[in-house]
Amino acid sequence: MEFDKEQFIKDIHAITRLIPAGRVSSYGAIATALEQKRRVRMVGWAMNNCPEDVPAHRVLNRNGVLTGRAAFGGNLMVELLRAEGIEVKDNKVVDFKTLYWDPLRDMDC
DNA sequence: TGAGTGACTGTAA
DNA sequence: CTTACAGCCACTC
Repeated sequence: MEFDKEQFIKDIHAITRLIPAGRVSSYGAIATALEQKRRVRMVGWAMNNCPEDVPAHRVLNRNGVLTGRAAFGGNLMVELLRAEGIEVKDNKVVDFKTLYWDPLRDMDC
């Protein structure tokens, strides 16, 4: 069984697009949702190669830290999150636990 | 072709 | 709490 990375990336983008405004998710959550938890690094790679219609700024690491802040070019990621009502402090999302959105939750629903 | 790097995570000390 | 190591895979030089 070959692993289609393009399909994997496609799924990543699909799930990322499902993240509602004002909510955030994590790379591990997406990877887990795709049953490819060990390919979480590919999720980040996919985010770096994601189209503009993918709200990659809502994807953080499992600690709620804006690890991809640099990839957005400075505080752009923070501005985008704040524009959606998400408080960001010291590169970390405030109440990350509350704002956390689980892709499995939406898929199961 | 091989070595280095990275938008990660989990476990351990 | 921080620091360190291992596993994972694609990309770049």
